[in-house]
Amino acid sequence: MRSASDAPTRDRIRDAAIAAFAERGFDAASLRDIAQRAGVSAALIVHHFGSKDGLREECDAYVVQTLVTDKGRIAGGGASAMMREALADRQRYEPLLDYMSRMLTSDTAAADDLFDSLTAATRTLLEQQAAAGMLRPQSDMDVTVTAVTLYGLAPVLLRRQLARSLGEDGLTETLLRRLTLPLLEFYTHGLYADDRLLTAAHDALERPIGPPSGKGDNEPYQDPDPPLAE
Amino acid sequence: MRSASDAPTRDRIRDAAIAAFAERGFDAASLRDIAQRAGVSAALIVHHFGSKDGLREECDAYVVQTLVTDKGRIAGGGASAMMREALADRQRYEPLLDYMSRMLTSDTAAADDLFDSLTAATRTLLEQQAAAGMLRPQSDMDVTVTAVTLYGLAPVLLRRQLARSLGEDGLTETLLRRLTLPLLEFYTHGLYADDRLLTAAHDALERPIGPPSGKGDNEPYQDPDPPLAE
DNA sequence: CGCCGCACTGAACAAGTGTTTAATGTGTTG
DNA sequence: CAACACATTAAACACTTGTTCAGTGCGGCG
Repeated sequence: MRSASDAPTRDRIRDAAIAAFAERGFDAASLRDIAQRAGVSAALIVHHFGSKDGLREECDAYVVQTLVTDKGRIAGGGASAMMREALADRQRYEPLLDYMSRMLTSDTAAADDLFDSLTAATRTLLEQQAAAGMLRPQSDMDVTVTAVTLYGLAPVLLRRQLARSLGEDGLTETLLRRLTLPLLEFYTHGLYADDRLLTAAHDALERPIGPPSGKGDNEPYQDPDPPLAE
Repeated sequence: MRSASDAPTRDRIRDAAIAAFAERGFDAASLRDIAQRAGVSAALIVHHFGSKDGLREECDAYVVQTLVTDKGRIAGGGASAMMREALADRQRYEPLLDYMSRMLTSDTAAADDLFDSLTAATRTLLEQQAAAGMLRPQSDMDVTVTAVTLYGLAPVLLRRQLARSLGEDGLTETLLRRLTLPLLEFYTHGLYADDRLLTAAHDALERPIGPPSGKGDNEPYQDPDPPLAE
């Protein structure tokens, strides 16, 4: 009796909820808001999903499955392949990516599951490449796997800033094309021309504690990401 | 009008708000909640800041200034130096980092400002290093700068997953020490042992459009982050 | 037919929200 | 002292929230 595409009501509600949560966040998206998008009453949502939290759980599960399991979409491709897929069908995947971003920065069990799946996919990929002799030897493979996963996710989480910063409008194909070579270069040769920073850090880590003797502060002790300044 | 003597209370409210927003998110943190943390009434917050949005704006501005401007903290160090600083005084900076994460994934003008400042700091750092002959030639410096900024931010935004994935409890010093060498190695030599993927992508980008002729899908066209599978 | 089950609804509810109002204290100033 | 300014508050207000309730209508089945 429901008009338009006879898509089962439950699914319509779920999709509307995913869109609303992705767009405005879980707290800001109200049941009445979602209900209106789905063309139903708020009460019906509760009737079907028990509560707003129940709805959220179902959305979480659906997004995780769609992104990770379904059709083995990223089974062999890591976060990168996911993005490529997503780009191919932007209309359909955009809400999912937005939802995923919100998810990964929340602390729910579903978020942990999703991240673990992504990590596992990345690990599989890297292990294949290692077996093919494509990878340089890694001193701590777990760290490498996690880092590659993080780096693959960063452009999705920060897509707004990424696009704005490079003068594009969202994760357009043009933008991704522009990223390809520089990033792949980075993954292939690194950023630095020599071992200076690396050996400095290596030495600094040998010495147990205490600021180094030498000049300014060439490499106190630890050092997160883009290595360090002066 | 507003004398400097009423600063303490205002500051206490602001700090409580930052903590609450960081912990629970802007929507979920109520004025009464913040008021209780600061030991005042909800009405006083409105009296001082006009509205909840006014309070938010002031928090945004304060966080941006503290992280970016104040004491030229990251002026020469990029996102990395910021993290190092933050680690040195975790108690004090943790709420700021949490707040920053929330900010960067929201779309407010303050978030854009913050990201631009971080990008500018990264650019300065990289240009210094380039001048010192430490950097490999970059085909698109803007992309490199943005990417390095993104990669420096990723461990902060996803610190929960990063820590959990490596069996640590938050961004501890142990964890950062463990990250140092692998990441610096990555920044120095890259991940891959040869140019295979790079040249493949390079060739693929030459060809204007259309799926490649050959076998499966060795390198259709673009390719986001960790290069790709099979 | 009558009855059940169920998708579905509008209205009501209690709790919580940001904000307003009126009032109280307290310090400074003329 | 009185007069004012202002930080501060409890209480009330208007509104939104998630959820409950009491139904309505419709399809299948005896």
